[in-house]
Amino acid sequence: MEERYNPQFIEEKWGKTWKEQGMGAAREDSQKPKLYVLDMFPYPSGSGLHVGHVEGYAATDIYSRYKRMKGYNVLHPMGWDAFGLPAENYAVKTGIHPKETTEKAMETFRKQIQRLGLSYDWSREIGTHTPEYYKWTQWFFLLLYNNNLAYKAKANVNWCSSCQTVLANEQVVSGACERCSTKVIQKDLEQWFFKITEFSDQLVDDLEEVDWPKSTVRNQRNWIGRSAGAELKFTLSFDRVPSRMTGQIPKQNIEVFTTRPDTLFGATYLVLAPEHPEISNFKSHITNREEVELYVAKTREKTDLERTAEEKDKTGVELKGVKAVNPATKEEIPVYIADYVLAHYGTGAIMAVPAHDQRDWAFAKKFNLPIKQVICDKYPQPICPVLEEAYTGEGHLVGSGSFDGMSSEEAKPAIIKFVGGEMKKVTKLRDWLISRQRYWGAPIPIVYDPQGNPHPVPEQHLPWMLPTDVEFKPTGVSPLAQSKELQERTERIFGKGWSPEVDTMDTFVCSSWYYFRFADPRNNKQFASEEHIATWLPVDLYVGGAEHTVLHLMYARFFTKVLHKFGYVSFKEPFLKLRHQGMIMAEDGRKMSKSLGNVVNPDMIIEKFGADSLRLYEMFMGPLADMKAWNTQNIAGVKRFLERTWRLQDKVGEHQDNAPLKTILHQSIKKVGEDIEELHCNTAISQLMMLANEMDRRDGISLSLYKTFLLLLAPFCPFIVSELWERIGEKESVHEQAFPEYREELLKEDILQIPVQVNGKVRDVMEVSSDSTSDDLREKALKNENIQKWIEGKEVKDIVVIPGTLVNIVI
RNA sequence: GCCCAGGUGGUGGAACGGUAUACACGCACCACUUAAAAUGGUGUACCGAAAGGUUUGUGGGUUCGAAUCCCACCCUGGGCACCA
Repeated sequence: MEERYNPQFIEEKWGKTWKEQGMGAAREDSQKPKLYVLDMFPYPSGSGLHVGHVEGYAATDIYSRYKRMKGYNVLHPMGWDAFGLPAENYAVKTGIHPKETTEKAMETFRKQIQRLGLSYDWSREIGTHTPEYYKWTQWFFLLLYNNNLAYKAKANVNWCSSCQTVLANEQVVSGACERCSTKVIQKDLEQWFFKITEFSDQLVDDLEEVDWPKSTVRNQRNWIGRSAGAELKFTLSFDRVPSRMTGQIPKQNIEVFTTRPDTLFGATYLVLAPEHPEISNFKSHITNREEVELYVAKTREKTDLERTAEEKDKTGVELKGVKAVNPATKEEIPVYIADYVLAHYGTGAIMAVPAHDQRDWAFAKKFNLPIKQVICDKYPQPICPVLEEAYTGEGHLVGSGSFDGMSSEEAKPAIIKFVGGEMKKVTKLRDWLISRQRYWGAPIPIVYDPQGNPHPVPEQHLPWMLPTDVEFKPTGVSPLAQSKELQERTERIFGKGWSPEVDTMDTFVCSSWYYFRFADPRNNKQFASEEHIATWLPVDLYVGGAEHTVLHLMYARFFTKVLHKFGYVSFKEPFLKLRHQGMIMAEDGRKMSKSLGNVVNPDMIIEKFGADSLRLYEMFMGPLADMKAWNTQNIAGVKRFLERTWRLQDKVGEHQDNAPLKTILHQSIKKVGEDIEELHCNTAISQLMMLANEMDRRDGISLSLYKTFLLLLAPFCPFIVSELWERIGEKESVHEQAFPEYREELLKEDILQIPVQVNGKVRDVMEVSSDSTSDDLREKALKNENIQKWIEGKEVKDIVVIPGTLVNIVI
């Protein structure tokens, strides 16, 4: 008897060996086909690795190891999304520099990841906070800036007056600051934007080419929210001529966006967003100006959250002295401003059709505006539901002049043509606000001349260094504004009176291109060379949580499209295949959180059970994408399996394996390989358990069968398998062996258990040889005693025989 | 409200038109042991003494045969949400 399975000893031994050998390194000179397997790189938080990280990383590690054994040259890197808020907040509290806490956390993460035996190529490790990295983040900013895809504009942002800082939307919880619960106000600030909307069509259309979870594709589409409609022109007229300058009543046009041009005849008023820019052009014609200004001011104070929190209760103000003409009916209709119309969507103005839009209906009811039905579901009998609620479906037109009787579908283009409108596609997507009034991020490489005009920092001055002479107390201005060094640097390079941009970039910018950097992580001339990009990209498999990926995936896709547009890359989508790992909940079914004290620390599990057990357990929990609850007790099962595996070495010798065992082996080779391809590790593991159980039942097993078993297990539990492999005298690493191939002819069992059904119910199971024909089966089934009992005296109407599977007798 | 995913033993789950409950956890009993741990064995959906019957959220449908496909409803989780 060998000594007992001792994971701690084995894992330390092999961990050391692999570190020395640089296991996992991707080869640049390989003739093998490439494969890029990527995890969403983590934010190195102070609390260390989470068991949720382990799940995704174990899955990609198994996949990577399997693919290496299958003859691929695999790039499987790891790095750090190192800029970010928690480290900076911690610095505000303690005064410890974020760089220090971040790098300490990275160190912890790295150690934890290495303990798990994950085969990352550590020679390619990157951190987004290093000047070598953010130099290229800044280069991307300049690429966008120089191509008119980055611009500065005034924006209405969330502001916490207590923390003296801008908040991201996610940091605003029911209208208040997440940290201090102060009510968040809206503030107009000059902000930098990336023109992601320029790519909205591609961002929708190219989703066709990717192999992603359906729901993720849906979410992307939903977020972009493209809808097709029409822009229609309404002409405003004014009651009163305000100046003596001309005798003419001025005209003004307002464009509205609608997806229902078929309802134009039912447009009984017009609504502009309170922020609509055109209003200032005809302000002087408005007779109730004060009331209007008050409403606009009130709207501006509200956060988006408040505006939507007020549910469907509609507010608004009529612009008195202003009328619009419905271009179809030529009737004069009133004009309102109301905050249910959003300035940033469509044209910021709508034609209100209360009969056929629920929001317009509610507004019309409240303000006593006419509701005119122009669509009915069956022509010519009009339904008349519009007194109770809007009829929002399509149908046939009524009350629409010469268009009466047309279907909505026909009427849409006809009416657009009739009033000279235009087809338009519109999206919900807004440009990406990337300015952050924060310290711990990549500085925006912009300087201002003495007149305040922005200029890009020339490439030769990149990286535009993040200064260190700042304090982390919130003051209402970006921390970089305190830096003497940054100011002096700016004036030294650009001249007296010049000043630096003091905002930093959203960390999502850093993570929008990191997958390129892994291809060529030490390049100091380019973000990555053309050859290296050609060698490795696009990413073949990308794995990460589903929670926060709408934005990350969108931004990363946007960056790739920019690079494509300017000829840096030949592909349009960065991530060909995407899979999510589900969230791992605590044992109590709730989210793991420090405050609930239910967090499972992977280190403790490794100490108690070993890293192989932890990997195996997490993979055995269930389907990768499902949400799962942690259960420490269940680790015993996989640990027992490993102990059984360990003991199998005593059974190896000069043995002949019988046919059933060989069959199970070959079935396992097939199943394990196919399951790993699909990341169905849970079923692959149960197959390996069955195989081990079968082997354990024999008095002895052959060396070759044992070796095949180890090769199948190698991707899942690299430590124990390495040790067992060495113990049978193998010198070369098990992870560099070819994955076993199954033999088709050995998959089939010689003797089969064939169920015989009567009317679909199983009445007996026959043992037959696998080469039995349909006729054999039919005959045998009818002769079967148990079956006789059931069919006696009844007429057999049909016999369905599926060879090798079942017989069903229909009576 | 809209969109997406999903409801299977005491528990995690497997099967995804062909023997429902593989694999594991837990539990019970047995063996080994002075004893315990560890390990191994046997059993374990429900009702029934048995024959047999019932069972994949609920109700219908298609089929020789449905957890699987179709329709309606209920519930859970996720995303979006005044987007004209």
